[in-house]
Amino acid sequence: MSFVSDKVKNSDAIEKLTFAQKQRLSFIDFSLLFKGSINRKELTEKFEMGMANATRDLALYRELAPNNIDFNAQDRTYLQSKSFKPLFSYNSKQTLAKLANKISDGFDGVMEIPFPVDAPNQLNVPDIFIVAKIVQAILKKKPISIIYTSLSSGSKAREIVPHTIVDNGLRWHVRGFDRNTGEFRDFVLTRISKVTIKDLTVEQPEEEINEHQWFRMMGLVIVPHPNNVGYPQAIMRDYGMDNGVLELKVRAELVGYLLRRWNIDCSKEATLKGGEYQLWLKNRITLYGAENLVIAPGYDESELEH
Amino acid sequence: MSFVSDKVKNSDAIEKLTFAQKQRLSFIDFSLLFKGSINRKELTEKFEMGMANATRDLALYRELAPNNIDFNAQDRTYLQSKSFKPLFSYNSKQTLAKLANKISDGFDGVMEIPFPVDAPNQLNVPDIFIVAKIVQAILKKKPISIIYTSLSSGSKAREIVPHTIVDNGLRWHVRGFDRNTGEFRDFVLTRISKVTIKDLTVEQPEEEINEHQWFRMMGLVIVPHPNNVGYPQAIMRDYGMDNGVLELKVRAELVGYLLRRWNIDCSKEATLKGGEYQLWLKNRITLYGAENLVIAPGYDESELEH
DNA sequence: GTATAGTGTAATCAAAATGATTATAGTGAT
DNA sequence: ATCACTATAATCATTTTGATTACACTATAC
Repeated sequence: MSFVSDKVKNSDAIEKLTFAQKQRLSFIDFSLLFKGSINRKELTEKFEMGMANATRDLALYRELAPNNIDFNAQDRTYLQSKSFKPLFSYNSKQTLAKLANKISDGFDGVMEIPFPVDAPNQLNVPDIFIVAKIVQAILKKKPISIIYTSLSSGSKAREIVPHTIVDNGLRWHVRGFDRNTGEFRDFVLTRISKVTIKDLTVEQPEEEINEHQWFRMMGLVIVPHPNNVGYPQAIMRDYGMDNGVLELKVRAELVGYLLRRWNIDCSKEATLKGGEYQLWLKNRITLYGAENLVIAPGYDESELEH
Repeated sequence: MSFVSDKVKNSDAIEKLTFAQKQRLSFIDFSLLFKGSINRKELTEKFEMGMANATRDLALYRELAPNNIDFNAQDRTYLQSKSFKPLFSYNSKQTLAKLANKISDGFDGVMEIPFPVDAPNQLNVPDIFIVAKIVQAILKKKPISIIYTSLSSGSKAREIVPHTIVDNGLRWHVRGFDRNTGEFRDFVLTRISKVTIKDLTVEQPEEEINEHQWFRMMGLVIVPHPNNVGYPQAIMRDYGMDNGVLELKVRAELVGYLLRRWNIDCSKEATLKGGEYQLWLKNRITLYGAENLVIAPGYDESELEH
């Protein structure tokens, strides 16, 4: 992108600024990019600072990016100019997550930006204090004991050695070694109550994150569905495909969730019907040996040619 | 929660602090909550500040929350004490989004916290510069012209009056009035290229966000699936159900997406089979008249008793 | 046209936060 | 015991920020 050169050009000057100043300049940049405007009052309220300082910040921003701002005397707002190039760079995924969840920079709870972004309800929201304890246990490599309510056997105590928390798009779970069964398993976070971190360190090496499935990355080759899609070009755009093919490396453990979430037809001859199946897994042979594939749309292991 | 009282007790002292100081205290709090520890170096690196100031901040945090921290002289780290109560409050959804997307506070691009949280790939990521232009158009109530590649008819120019951006969990789209067809429609963001904001304001009132479907909220009554679930208690925990029932108000326009995303069986007698259907819509009569229901699992309009 | 309120710039000085330095102390490795 | 590292705490210099003032511009009400 062309703004990279601007960024490099000014990066020295930006680097020399205070963290707080960079943060405020970044907020100005972000507001110009997504709202198209900013005024002094928004700055003073957001950062709880005086007018004088906000004026200085705006002057500083204009000094660093003179062509980014037009001042509109009528509304007394600073507008994104036609030649605007962002002064900072933005990670797409993170930025979208911020917009979707109304996260503004700064610390929690301070002034959320009212963007016109909506989402159907999030239904399965785990308790962040449960999440916090499990994150800690993972970082410290400690086992935990939990009370777990499973779909099949009801509530009982279990002892597990967790290694990763996974947001599969539908629910959050923690993956870890289950000492009751001696296997690695997924535990849905909303079904966990009463987490206790054990002070003992993990002694058996087989309990640590060395599981085959976790480190095995599978290569998926995904193409627009050959039978359900009229204009494959639209699908190629959607998924950023090069030459009509999307190639992904995915953890073997997560492949099933990915295939289900994105409705990827895994049948041998792309035989699933319905507009929701816009993608087809071209190299289904790659799935051989993966667990967790009952949830993959159209996948039938017996059809696998070996 | 009990920490509310602590929060109230100290809120005066916290309020008086600088924004930057609050931010740093909040980072200490967040680190203690989710990592269980923090040390001075992490603070100095995160906020690009001197050691002296980091020491002062840690002292200040201990002053405000004396029972939250244990100092471990061996590792020279501050540890979450057993009596730890968060000094700040946390919004669950936002906090989880931060963890899942590795968003730390502060401005973009600065030091991401390495938490053990993973997610299967996000496949459908729109261009944030496209998003930015549309957000601006919405905020300014301006029409836009776009090049749109549809699944059925390929690429062509359209003129729309957008009113909301929606993340439906599977893809992002923008809802707005389509001047070509004279109806409100959804446009998938990844299929949009070349957004141009028209300088004219929207003149016809019927183009503005007054559509019936958008403001109509539907009341859904959702229960654990009566046939597919062994331990309904687990499902009740998952979705935070009171008395075994989850009641939601959802925009009529978004109901279809929600029902599909969460695999909610909409059949009359809960007849869909399969472990993925853990929920059943008890009051399917509510769906009468909603659009966009072809994607609702098991929904057959002809079965509706009027 | 003329006040008035609101918002902005710019300069000045005071107050507060921060950086740099120094002395001191505890821990772990060698 | 020595060394490297990290932390506290106090001091003073530097920088940032807040408050005040004078001034300019625009929209609104009269």
